[in-house]
Amino acid sequence: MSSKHLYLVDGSGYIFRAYHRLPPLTNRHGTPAGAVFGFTTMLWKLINELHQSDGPTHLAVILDASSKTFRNEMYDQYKAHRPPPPEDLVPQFPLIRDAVRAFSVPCIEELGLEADDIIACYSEAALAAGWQVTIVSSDKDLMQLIRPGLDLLDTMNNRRLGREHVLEKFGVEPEALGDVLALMGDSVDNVPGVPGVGPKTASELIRTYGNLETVLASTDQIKKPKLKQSLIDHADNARLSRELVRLKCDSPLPEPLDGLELKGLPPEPLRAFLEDMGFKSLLSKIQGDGPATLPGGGPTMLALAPGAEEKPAPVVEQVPFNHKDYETVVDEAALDRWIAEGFACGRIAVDTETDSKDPVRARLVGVSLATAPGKACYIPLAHVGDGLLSETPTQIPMAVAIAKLKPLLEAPDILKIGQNIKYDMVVFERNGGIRVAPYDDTMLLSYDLDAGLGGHGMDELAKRHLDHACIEFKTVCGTGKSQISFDKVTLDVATEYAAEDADVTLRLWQRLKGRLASEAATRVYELVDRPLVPVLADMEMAGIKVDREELARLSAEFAGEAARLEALIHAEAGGPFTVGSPKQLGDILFDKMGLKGGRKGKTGVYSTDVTEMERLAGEGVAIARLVLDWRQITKLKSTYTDSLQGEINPATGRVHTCFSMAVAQTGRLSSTDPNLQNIPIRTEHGRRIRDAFVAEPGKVILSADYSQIELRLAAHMADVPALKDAFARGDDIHALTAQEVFGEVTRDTRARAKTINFSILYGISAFGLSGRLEVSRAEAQDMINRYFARFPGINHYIAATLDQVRSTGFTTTLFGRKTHLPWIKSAKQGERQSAERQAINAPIQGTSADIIKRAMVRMNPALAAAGLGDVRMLLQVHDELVFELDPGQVDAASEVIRSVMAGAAEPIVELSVPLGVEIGTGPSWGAAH
DNA sequence: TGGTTCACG
DNA sequence: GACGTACGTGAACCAG
Repeated sequence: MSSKHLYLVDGSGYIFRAYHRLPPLTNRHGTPAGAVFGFTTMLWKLINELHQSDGPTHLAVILDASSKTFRNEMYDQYKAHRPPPPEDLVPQFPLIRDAVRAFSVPCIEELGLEADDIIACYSEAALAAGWQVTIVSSDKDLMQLIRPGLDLLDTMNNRRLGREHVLEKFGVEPEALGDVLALMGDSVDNVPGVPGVGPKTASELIRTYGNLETVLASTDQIKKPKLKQSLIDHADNARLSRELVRLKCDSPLPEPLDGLELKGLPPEPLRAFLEDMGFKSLLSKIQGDGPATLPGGGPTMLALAPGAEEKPAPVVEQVPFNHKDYETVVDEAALDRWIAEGFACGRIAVDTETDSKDPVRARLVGVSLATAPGKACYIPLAHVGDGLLSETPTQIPMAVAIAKLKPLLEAPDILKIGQNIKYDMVVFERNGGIRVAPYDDTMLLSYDLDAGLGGHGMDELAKRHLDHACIEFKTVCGTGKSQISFDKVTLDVATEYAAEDADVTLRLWQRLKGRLASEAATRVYELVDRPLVPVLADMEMAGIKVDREELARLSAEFAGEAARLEALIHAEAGGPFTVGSPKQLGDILFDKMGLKGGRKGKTGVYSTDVTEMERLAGEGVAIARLVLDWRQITKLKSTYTDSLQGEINPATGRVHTCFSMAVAQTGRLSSTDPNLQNIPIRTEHGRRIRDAFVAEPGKVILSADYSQIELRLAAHMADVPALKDAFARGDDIHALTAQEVFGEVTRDTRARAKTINFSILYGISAFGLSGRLEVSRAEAQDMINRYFARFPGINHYIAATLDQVRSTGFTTTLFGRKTHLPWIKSAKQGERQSAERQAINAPIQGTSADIIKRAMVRMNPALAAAGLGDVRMLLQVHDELVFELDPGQVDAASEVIRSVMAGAAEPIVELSVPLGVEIGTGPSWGAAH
């Protein structure tokens, strides 16, 4: 007798039952997780029963891959009236897939088949092989499969359902159940059945006449006139229903039976998942060394055989890239086919092609879609001929395509997958009013999994994960002066390039998504980075108004000032030269004028940077001060007052930056085209540029910034009582440091203390500090020693952080964001030390980034809830958020903004220091500070 | 294209 | 005893 026992979990059915049975639990992130919890508990319990009599030796979770199946071809009304899943259940579906992966259990879904059919196929195969089968479900359709060797397990009521159960409930043998179900119909699935026939009648009819066909053939014997007529009138419906409830058991198995073997339970992915979800009660079961149990469960299989912790390689289809297989979609029927395919698959990769890298200017040129590896298309929409050789090709009209794509891109049950999907969101919103949702972003998946291990652009990811070299943009559009916009690319070339992007995106998603849970990145992805995408898209589209005339006035003024300074510099130098050339300046200063100074760097040029020039200026060298002033003025002019005028979008009259989400190694955003995160403020000249960032007429600018957030986080993370108490009291933290390190608080010691505090955040060295404070190394070392003595905890934080990065290769923020630092093991001292300093800084800078991102994600809903829906968030500058609003909204908005920002860490992280938020308002950004 | 400098947090 | 020396960005400019 075979001892093999296959358990098939009806995942979809279970999810719904768990959802309705359990109270609306939320996990530690405030995300609904009741169904996930029920599911996780059930799966755990099942796995625990491995090696018990009647316990599973093989296990798989079966899910519905799509809402459309072969039954829809039989009957287009099948499941047509089924309401969409409840709103708080939808986000739990992906988490349940994560749970299955965390258990290292196969998760099987197949296009065009319902979970029930897949279960039937596996049951058939397993029984044929002499195995026992248990289906974890209490679905009546699945009860058709009951026979010797196969039963159902109803985990909700903890009972096994066999032949007796079917007899009791339906009055017939399981083999006849399909006929009963066909007569009954099913209002939920919209199986028609025969009107007026319920379970009782159906059962009696089958018992009396044997099967459906004999019932339909024997209507003349039926006494009740209404029933008789109904059976006659709806015989066809009954036959259709019979086919609809029949389970398809002859499809090939997506995974061979042996692939479902249940091995132990690798604890790490599971631990990561449970921690991530905050399932403390379950987590406590796997902590400690003793055999863990669940209430009512047996011992877990956490004690693994040696080597068993090796994670099996994820099963990902390896389909070769064949660009000729991509389809160019130029007629509506083909588009309809692709859209239907997207609905059937449940998820689809999407990419847009446009005529500009700037999404706020870009016009949509085409859309590419991918539904499976190698299966992708390009839908050209605005391609034109080149005016010489080619003519404008026939394409689907833009409005028609948009109208057809919109339902797919906005369908709440269809996942849209993009690479840097923020770009596509902005393009779709502006070119068709489409709000893409729900979505995944492969760039962000990579960023949250692999920050520090390389870039996250598609070409690089394709190389790294798929060993595939993408067609480069420049080979399609050229480069430099001869570059053409994408709408001039011929359709065949455009299709190969664009469809490949969607294809690659889908394949990357398959590789990356499954790693989230097992590598503990779900939290930061789902609760921080992914939800931030539409928030940033809105900010980019909103832009900020700048006063062009004011910038022009400043440019003219700075030009005059620069010319004046340049003349003075040339006079001092004894002749004209290019002041902006560090090489020429160095030669003038240190060779021609004979000033003291040293060579620096490999290139052999003299250093003329700000510290060197300040040193000379301090020694009374007149030209040094003039050069510094000249540099500041020309910098401000070229980078800001000149360039910014050209960045004003003619259509909106505003400046629209682009926020990059996957550049900074620590989790911070960055800003480009133009960079609005480095607008001057520190000098008087610079501040005037910030004054040119103004509110629209009738509005005001509000700026809210975290006060000393990184130092507060350091106090919390390093657990420094003196610092935490000072922050709790609202003391001047630099004065406190001055008191502790120098014994007195003066203007000078406070300034030095401030420098020391920053040094700590950056990974201090005595040499570096000595340079900045202009004291000897010994004195600097002395200050550091006193700092560590007065603030115990800092030392320990540094040591513990370095320990962690050396053993795991990455640091983590309080929210679990990773920064990988592979150089930590470098043989070169310099590289290694650099990585060590990064390791000390990354958790602090990264936690700060996580917190403000969470504030941003929560901001618009909070404002809307307070009736402040038209307050617009415009910019983020690392610890500052900038808004534009009506003057009358300032007081109410300030309170909402303050409370969202101050509470942004909660409830995931409870900080032992308060987060201070300072708010200012005014007609301009400069005035709001 | 790489190096240098400097604007911001 | 020598080594190299503060974290994270982006943009403009010069020079090869």
